[in-house]
Amino acid sequence: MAATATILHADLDAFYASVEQLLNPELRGKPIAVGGGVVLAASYEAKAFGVRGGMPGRLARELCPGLQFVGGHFEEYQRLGKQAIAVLEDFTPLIERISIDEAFADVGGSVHLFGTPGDMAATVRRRVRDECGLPISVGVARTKHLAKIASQVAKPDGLVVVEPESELDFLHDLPVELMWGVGPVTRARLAEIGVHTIGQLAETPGRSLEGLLGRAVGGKLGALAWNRDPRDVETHVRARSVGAQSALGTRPAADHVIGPALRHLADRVASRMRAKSLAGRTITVRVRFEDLRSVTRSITLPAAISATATLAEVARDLVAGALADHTDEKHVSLLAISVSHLQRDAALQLELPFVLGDDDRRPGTEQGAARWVLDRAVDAVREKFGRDSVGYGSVALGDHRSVPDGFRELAEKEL
DNA sequence: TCTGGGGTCCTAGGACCC
DNA sequence: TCTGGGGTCCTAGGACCC
Repeated sequence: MAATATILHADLDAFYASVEQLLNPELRGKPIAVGGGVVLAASYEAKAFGVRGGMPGRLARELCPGLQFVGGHFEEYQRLGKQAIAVLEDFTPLIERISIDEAFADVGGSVHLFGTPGDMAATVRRRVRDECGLPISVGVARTKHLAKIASQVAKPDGLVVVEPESELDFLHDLPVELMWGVGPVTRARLAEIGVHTIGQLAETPGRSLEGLLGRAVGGKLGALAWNRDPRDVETHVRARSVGAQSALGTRPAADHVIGPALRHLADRVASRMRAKSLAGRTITVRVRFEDLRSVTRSITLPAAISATATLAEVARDLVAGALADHTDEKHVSLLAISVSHLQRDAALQLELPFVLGDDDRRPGTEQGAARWVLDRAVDAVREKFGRDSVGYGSVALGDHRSVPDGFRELAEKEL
């Protein structure tokens, strides 16, 4: 473990909202929110009124009467996010990008070239401001976790360097919810035993933490609070699952609703898997009922699949099973499909001679081959003419969606 | 505050194997 | 036949992150 603070965490401030203010000067200095039905991002002016990401639009308007909603320039988010990360890449190849607007960088090997990590962080901030027109906060510390806390403390538009010898002082009075992994539930549990700050957490015996929060969370929090947090910057992390979900408002739990919605979701998931040459063995569906309680059902198949029709069939069976267990529920409010146990390339199976013909969903069977050909044809047409040129339109989901398609596409893009 | 869409990781019980 | 221990996989649920 490095003895000096060489990990940077760089985090663009109120990213989508900042981009909108960059593109349209009239929005600068004003409370704005990207989104509509739901707030995807809020400017700092809006945050001052309590507006937060994920909040229903109606509530946001109540909190902030002057709030202006703006549509999203999703291609610009993609472009500017990439450009900002590219600035970091000028200092080190050791970059771990964790979302469209934040990344870790380990600059330990670049000190002889560019000066101290603090110097580099200051340069990154200035260059992102000059070259992208965007505010970015940077935290610098000995570990990823500390660097991330430092960047949160630095916000908005700031820089915080935590030298190893001042780590304990830095953490002592910070609220526990700044720690990675402490959400509303854990925060409330800690509050019950009188723990509100990281300093108080550090004074709590590890055994009581594990008793309260479970082994993993308790152990992790203890390790961080006592400053043993070794994780390295990982430059490539591969996906473990591919999924899609859709909120439906309140619809009857009937075939004419479930069928088309699942086919649409299966299409989204399967086509993305094929685009990445992936197939998966475990299919999971989630059904959320009217009262927002949700259940999941999953099955692990003997072989990985990536055909749209096959995924839709498996999902339909799973949802039917879930509904059969909850016959009292007459309405659904959300459906989701996710595929995990991913492996590389179902196409490989097609090219082999097939002797495993006992399951008609397998690629080797006549039906499996037909599906493979159809899927590839649809993929190819979309490649040329766009996603909506063929296939299951979003019509299947009705008019209840509060998130623009552009955001979904952004969310599913490779970073 | 009752709410989107994309994910990750952990837990716990049961099945099954050696 | 009334009984150990460890490991792995599967399933369902939950907390959390951006």
